[in-house]
Amino acid sequence: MTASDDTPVLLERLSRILQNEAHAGGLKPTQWEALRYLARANRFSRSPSAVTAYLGVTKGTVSQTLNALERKGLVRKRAAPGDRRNLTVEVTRAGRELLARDPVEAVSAAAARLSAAERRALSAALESLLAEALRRRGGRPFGLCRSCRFFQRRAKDGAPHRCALLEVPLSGEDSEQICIEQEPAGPRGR
Amino acid sequence: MTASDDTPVLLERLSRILQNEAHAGGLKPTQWEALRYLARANRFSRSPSAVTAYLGVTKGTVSQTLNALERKGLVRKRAAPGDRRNLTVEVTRAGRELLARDPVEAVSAAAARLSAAERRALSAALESLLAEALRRRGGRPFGLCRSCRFFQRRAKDGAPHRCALLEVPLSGEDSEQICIEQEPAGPRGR
DNA sequence: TCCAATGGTAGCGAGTCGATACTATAAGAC
DNA sequence: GTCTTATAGTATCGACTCGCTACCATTGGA
Repeated sequence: MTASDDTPVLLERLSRILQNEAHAGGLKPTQWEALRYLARANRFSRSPSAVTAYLGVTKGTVSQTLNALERKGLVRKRAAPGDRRNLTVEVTRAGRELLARDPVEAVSAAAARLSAAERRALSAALESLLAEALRRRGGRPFGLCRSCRFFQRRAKDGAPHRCALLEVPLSGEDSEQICIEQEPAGPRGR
Repeated sequence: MTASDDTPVLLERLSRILQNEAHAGGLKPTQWEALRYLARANRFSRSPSAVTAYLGVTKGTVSQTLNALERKGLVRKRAAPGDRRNLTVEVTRAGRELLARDPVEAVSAAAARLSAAERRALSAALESLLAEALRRRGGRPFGLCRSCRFFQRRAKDGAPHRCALLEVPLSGEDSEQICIEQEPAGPRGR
């Protein structure tokens, strides 16, 4: 009888455990998430404001969080080319080393022990819940560059791909990262 | 290539959204969770220490959280019968009314829009991840009373059921609530 | 009777996070 | 070209979380 809608409760408990787990390694949960994001974001998406949009918190919090990460030597802020209001945040070597010991890996490991079918079902369902939640609060999806409707695959010359929105060439590495401008391609658009 | 293990990332983002959502209604995320738990816990499981075990935080945090909820008139602490160190925390009428406007309901609604098969798959997978996470950190499952190995269903006289661990009679209502002592029954016992 | 275990509180310090106010740069209006 | 408005980011405040340590009261054995 209650079996049909215990999803929120499970999700909530799992969230809390993830949250508690994330107090390890000297970083706070939000700091971990910002660091993780920065390591996976492409060069157009490494600004403080992108982190703000991704985490869904205020600019003030992000500013403090990035300051804390910088004090610990895990990231470095630099002026971005072009608009002088923009900053680019780079994850340092120390930051990447810390990420290799990410406490969330424990959940990854648990997820890896599910069967392939279970994992697919879980991913799909989570994705749908997430999309719904994002839509409700007007957030951006922050998907991978290569799955974007502006992504143009090219086989010739040095820069293999291209972004039709920003009109810049994209490396193979770029295309595997998270982009703040991403808009899903394909039939299930919107 | 990355498609197989994006579960942790999805989970993490969904967690964060839940977390942010939970700042609504004048309560903080932890306060919501404590209130939700207390409303669903049976009479053996409404103590500060049970909340501590459920949330996986320290006694100090729970003490403050319950004080905050009490100041807002949402719960009431009372001495428990028996051991005079124990307290029982009751959710007040105002607390129950607030729970009816729980922001997590939004996720429930989204979950309800999944197909039955998707929902079942999601539940099962989450349950398995949760069980794994709990096992790893030595936590209790906090399952429903009626699914406990100590639960004895009885059809006769006034008190229909019975707890073989605490050796007390159980009402139908008791058996539908969360119990701190619960140990899963059935073949997947371990 | 002593002592360890248990249930709970109190206070500290680092951090989160919404809110507000602020600075600097950019870009369009006229 | 100046004005205005928007955008990127910082700084500060206050309420709260949460790990930690210290502490008090009660309980239940040795």
